[in-house]
Amino acid sequence: MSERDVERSVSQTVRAQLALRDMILSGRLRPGERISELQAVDITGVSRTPVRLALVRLEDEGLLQAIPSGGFMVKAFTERDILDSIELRGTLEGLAARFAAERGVGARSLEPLKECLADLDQLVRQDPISVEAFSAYVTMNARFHALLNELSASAPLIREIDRVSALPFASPSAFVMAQSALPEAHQILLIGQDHHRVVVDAIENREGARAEAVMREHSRLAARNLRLAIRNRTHLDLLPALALLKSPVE
Amino acid sequence: MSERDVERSVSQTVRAQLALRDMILSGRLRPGERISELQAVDITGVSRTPVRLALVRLEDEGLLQAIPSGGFMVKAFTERDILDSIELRGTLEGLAARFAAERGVGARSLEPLKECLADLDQLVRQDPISVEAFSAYVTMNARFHALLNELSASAPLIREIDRVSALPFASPSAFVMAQSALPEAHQILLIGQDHHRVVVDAIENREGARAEAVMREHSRLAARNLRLAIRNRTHLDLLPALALLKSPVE
DNA sequence: TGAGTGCAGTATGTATACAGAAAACGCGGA
DNA sequence: TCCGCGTTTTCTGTATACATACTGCACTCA
Repeated sequence: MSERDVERSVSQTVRAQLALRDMILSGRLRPGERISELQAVDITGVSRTPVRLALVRLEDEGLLQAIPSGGFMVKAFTERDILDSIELRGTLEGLAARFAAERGVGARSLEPLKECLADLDQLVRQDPISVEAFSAYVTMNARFHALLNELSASAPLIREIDRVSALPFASPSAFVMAQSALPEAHQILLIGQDHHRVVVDAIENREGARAEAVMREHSRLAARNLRLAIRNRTHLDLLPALALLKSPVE
Repeated sequence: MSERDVERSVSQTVRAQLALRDMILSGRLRPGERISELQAVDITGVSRTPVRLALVRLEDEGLLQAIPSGGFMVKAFTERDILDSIELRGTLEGLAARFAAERGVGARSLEPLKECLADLDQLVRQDPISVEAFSAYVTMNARFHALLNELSASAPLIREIDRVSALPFASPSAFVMAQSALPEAHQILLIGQDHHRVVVDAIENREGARAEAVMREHSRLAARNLRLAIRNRTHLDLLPALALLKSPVE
């Protein structure tokens, strides 16, 4: 589908949602700033009805906050909020891994996960790793996590994981690109990939506690990446999510 | 505020949301049933704009499901979904308790929780427990859980806990009333109250792992209640949430 | 007889007009 | 100069009209 087709086929609501999200994540709308419907109409070019729907959607996506007297403002996050959200995701993914392990998954449903694991191995093996490989890693990593979550076979859980991961700084791949600029980059990637390997092994052997613990620790890698990237102040431009911080680090 | 004042002051959107939620939870709208906007307009008496907003809100509350081609249907849950949601809540509350324990809370902020604990003790001490006491327990229990979650001092976490607990069958007090009809009622209440005591103790002593484990187990009490109530088929009318089950037990 | 097509009815998506409430602004007085 | 109050403007909440997409049914043709 060409871009023009997309523009034609996608609903005005979705279009407004995308445009507004982009404005927020790029920092053109500052945290704490009130965003009026009329202003949103100007930005997006669609009428108030779909704009309003988009605002509601962005609210429960977590990017906006409702003002008691009506209207919305851009939500402001602290560094602690971000770290907590990562821990939260890790906890949920840990639960998913434990469910998968305890309930047992057939060899067939484990197959796609193992293929994904092998693909990731291919990418990680390079030294040094190209930027393209990093980019491919991000895609494949997201796929791995999605497959893993599905193995829990728990719709309510998957729903919550998706919700938490929708926050731009809490997704499994949020800081991989930023990490690419770090000297420890390759090392961190190798460790992360080992986590992947271990969790698959644990699920296969029905070791629920192990699977859970590893996925929790896995998420803490993202937390470490974030802290490293902020401290080193290297390539902060690779961390668009930081535009949401109450007091910007830059 | 009198009921008429509420009707006057509350927005049409909220009114529609309440009316529709009531229809769903009472089973007058069946799981899987499509619910058109026009139908919702008839039910609620407000116009399409607020009705549509209410439908969107109910969707991310988890009671409705979006149909790909447009519109919404009442979501259907399996017994497994319900049990998973309870485990999910337990996991999140466990994380909250661990945060509280690890980060440390001052004696002053622990005070309201301890008062709440004492109040619950008063209620539980009765034997046999009156229906009024059960009802009071539900209220006080909800307060205890809310206070506990706040001790985590983590806005993202509290947000998710509130969201999960909004599901009518996943809240901490969902099955307490049903439990009141069980012969094991008093016993179960005493055990639950002991969990409460232990988690406060663990937080006070900064025992994060213990606090987390206890809150997880605490949620499993709700799961046991649910299973008992369903098996015994006693007072299923006290379990309005069962109207959401794909294949009703009754 | 079965499958496909066209039409009617109905649903949702969108734009816009209007009313009421909140906020911003300026003016006057202490 | 600062505070309070009234006015004006702007914003949100709501209703409704219109356009478009979808669904279901009947009819036709192979």
